[in-house]
Order: sequence, then structure tokens, then C-alpha cells
Amino acid sequence: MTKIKSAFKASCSNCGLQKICVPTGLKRTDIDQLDEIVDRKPPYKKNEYLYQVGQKFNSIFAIRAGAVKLFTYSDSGEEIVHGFCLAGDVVGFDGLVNEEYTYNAIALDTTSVCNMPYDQLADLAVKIPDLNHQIMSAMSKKMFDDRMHSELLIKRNADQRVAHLIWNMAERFRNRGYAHDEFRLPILHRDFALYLGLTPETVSRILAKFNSEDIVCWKKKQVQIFNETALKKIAGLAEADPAGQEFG
Amino acid sequence: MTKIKSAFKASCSNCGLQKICVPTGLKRTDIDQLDEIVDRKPPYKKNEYLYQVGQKFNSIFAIRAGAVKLFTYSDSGEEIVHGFCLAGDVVGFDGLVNEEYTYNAIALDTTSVCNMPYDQLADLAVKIPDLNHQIMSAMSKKMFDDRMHSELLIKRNADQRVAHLIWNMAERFRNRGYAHDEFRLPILHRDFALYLGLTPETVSRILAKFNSEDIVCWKKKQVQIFNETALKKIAGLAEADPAGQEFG
DNA sequence: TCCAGTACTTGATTTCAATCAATTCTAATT
DNA sequence: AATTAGAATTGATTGAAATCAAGTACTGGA
Repeated sequence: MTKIKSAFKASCSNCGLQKICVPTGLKRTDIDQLDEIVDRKPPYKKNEYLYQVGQKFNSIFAIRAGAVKLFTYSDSGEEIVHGFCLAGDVVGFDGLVNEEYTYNAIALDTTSVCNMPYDQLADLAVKIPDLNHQIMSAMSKKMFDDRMHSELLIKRNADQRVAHLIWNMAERFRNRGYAHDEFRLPILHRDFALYLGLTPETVSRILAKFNSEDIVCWKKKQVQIFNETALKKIAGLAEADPAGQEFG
Repeated sequence: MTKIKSAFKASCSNCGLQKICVPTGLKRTDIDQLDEIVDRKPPYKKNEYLYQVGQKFNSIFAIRAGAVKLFTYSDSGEEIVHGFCLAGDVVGFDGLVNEEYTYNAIALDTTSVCNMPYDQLADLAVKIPDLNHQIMSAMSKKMFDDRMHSELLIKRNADQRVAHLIWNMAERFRNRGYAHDEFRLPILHRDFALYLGLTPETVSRILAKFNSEDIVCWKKKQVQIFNETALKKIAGLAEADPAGQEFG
């Protein structure tokens, strides 16, 4: 059964993010089935919520374009930033088990998503083992990312944290087939700082230093990496690093 | 089909941890089926590994008695402690997706576990939806714990971190039906510090202070909480906190 | 029970990042 | 284009925890 989708189309089978997104590893016929359940709504505007803590879980979101911030509030009401999602990332798994979302997910930029209603996705996953595997894999990826985050917070100083996160972003753009040494990053330095457990002032000073040393320039949401080697070295990264997607 | 289990018996149906462990919410007949696949081996000795990073995933472990530390090494070879598991906790989910474990799990004390071979558990989960739900729930619990950990590292100072973790341990003992104001905690202060992103010196000083203020005494692996209110207040905990199990 | 190797404690000092404070820059709105 | 609130920068200062450095106390094995 074929139905007319909204004008915000582009099917999975001709989507450039296919290799990164949920369809990874699925057969053509499976992808077409997945495509059937995808709901492509108008883009979220900047600062619109994809979902909020406590809201009933109903969908997984694949990000087609834009960026999303995942965050919560601490007991004392301070914002805690848990991650950033870019095009190709899949968000919403946090709601899977208790039937309600456990993060707030907000668009940092105009953001288009593929909305996958979970009941339909789950039905499909029963029929397509590869899809089920993809879902599990997404969850495990999320766990891995959280672990990297803890490691960053436990072991690295401010310079290392900033360098590490910029490098991680670069890798994620690279994995999506975009330039990794020059990209738009619609993240406030403030949010970057919150994610890293630092203050905006500290992040600002470090970026100023990196800039003066011709390593990285991040101004007006535009990042340019001039000296990869130096950046990786500061980040404390030995060799290749499997960065990749962010699932949430 | 009934087979003779090892001498390290005790079935799920008469286990005191039933309300905390995997059987939670399962029907009696389901529990008996689960019991069938549980392999109860001789206890691990202190410093024996339950599993190591990279090892092929084959089992989930429910801890019957003792304690386990989950850890990895950073690029630069430093140990990073990701969590501690007590009786009633379930460990090993980290290996689920890529078929290999992603943490090292080591016994901190003599530790008895119920070993659940995953292929059998998965077969059973297909037949028992409640069990499947339990598995998902365990994974989500793990994600929640990781999040609490990040929050601790991002937002809290050393005093708060130490107080928070002691309180968290107390709650976990309470949830298992043990005394929560006096318990054995076979965790080195060094490991405690690594988990909290602090140095052993700092932890030592803070514990000395808590002791002199008659809040908590933690000496020779024995913890006594004298002043709950003060402890919670330092930890920055408003009201009741859902602590609970640790899944890994 | 003694010994040796860890773990823990305590003190002095240093350092990194937070805080406080004042501009400057930027982007959204009218 | 003007207004304005929020974001980013930059500087001065403070402070919390790390580091360095002895020492003491456990613990497990001989």
C-alpha cells in the first residue's frame, strides 16, 4: 500500500544518510517497508522541542538535517547537557522502556526529522531481524557515547575536553560524508561548556588559545580545523577513533 | 526437564533477592523456567574477573552475594571505574549487542553469581514477554545510572560526590532489605575516588571530615551512617531518591 | 607472628578552572 | 535601521582539589 507523504519527502532509499541512519544493513525491500512507516513532518524551528521529559513515548526520530540538544535539569534546577545529535543520528530511545522520554530534546537549528512511530517500528522489527538488530545497536551506541562522556569528565582537563569534543564532531561529519575540517556547528559555547562540565568563560579562553595557535577557529557557529594533528594530540587521542553516530 | 544443579544452589523462587533481580514481576511458572537455565557456579574469589573487555559475550550475571567493579582503561592506560554492583544487581548487558563485553568486571570480594547463558535467556524471553521487558528494563536502568554518574561529575563538588555515592549505596542496601545505616562496603577508597573523578587523598580528607562531624564513618570496609539528614543534605538530595539497582 | 607491599592518612604547596565583573559582539524583533 | 537581550570575550581574583611528600596502618602470605 502506497500513500502520499507530505511534501517534505525524500525516501530512505534515496537518502544520503542511509549508511549512517536506521536503514544501515537492511535489504532494499526492508528499507521500502521502513520507508512506509516514516512520517516526514515540517521541520522543527530553532528552540522547538522534539520531546520533553515525562512526555509519553511514541516515536523515534532520525535527524535529516539540523541539530538537537539532549538535556535535563538537576535537582537544583541547573541545566545538564547530555549530548548533541546531528544529521544521521537517531534520537528518542531513552523513552523506550518506561514509555516516557527521559531527556528533553530541543532543536538547536531548523531541524528536519523522520518520525518513526514506535508501535509500527516494533511491529516491523519483529518481521525484520536486521531492523531489530539496528535498534539494539542504536541503544548500545548510546551507552558507548555516555561512557565516553564519563571518561572525558573523569580524566581530562579543560583543554583536552574541548579538543576532544571538537574532534568528535569533526569525525561525525566525516562519517556522514561531509567535510570534517570545516563545518557548521549550531551549538552555543554555553551548551558546549555545560556538556563538558566547564564554564563558558573557560571554553572561550581555550578557543581563543586554539585560535591563536592556528589549531581551530570556531566563530559564529562555523568551525575550521587548521591543525588536525595538534588537535588530536591535545585531545589525547592516540590513533584512529571510531567516533561515529550519536544515538539518544 | 529437571537436572541436578551444582551444590551452590538456592533457586530463584526461594531467593531473597527475587524482588530486585531478574525474576521481578514474573509469574511463578515463568520463574521456574528461568531457574532452569541458571547456572550456579562456585563463587568468584576476590580479584577474579567475571569477564573482560573484548571477551565473547555469552552470559548475563545476577549477583547473589559480594560486589563487582566495572572498569575500563583510557587511551593513556589509566583505569576508569564505571560502577559498582552489589547483590541483586545484574551485570553483563554491555556485551549484548556487539557480542563482546565492553567493560572489565572484577570481583571486589568473594562473589557468588547466577550465570544466565544469554542464548537460553533470549529463547526464553521470546516465550515470556515479561522477561523480555525485564531485560529491556535492565538496560534502561543502566542508562539511567550512567546519566546520574555524568550529572555527579558535571555538577557536584567533591563533598557532594562522596556524600551522594555513600547515600546511593545505602539506598541500594535498603532496597535489598538490608540495614541501610550500617553495611559492609568492600570497595577501596582508591576505586571510590576513581569513580568520582577525585584523588584518593581528597576522598580520604572528606571522609575524615564526615567522620569528625559524626555524619558517616567508613573504616575497614564497614560503613556506619550516623546522620542521614546531614548526609542527604550534603549530597544535594531534595527528597526521596529512587536509587535502586545497578545494571551493567 | 612477622614481613612486605598496598592502602590510607595528613600536611604543605601548587595549579587549574571557577567566580566576579565589565565590556563587546551578535542576532532577533520591531 | 534601531533596539535590546542574550552570548561571548577578556581581565583580575579566588578557591577547591591536585600534586608532592612523608608518614602510618592494614592485609595477605611466608
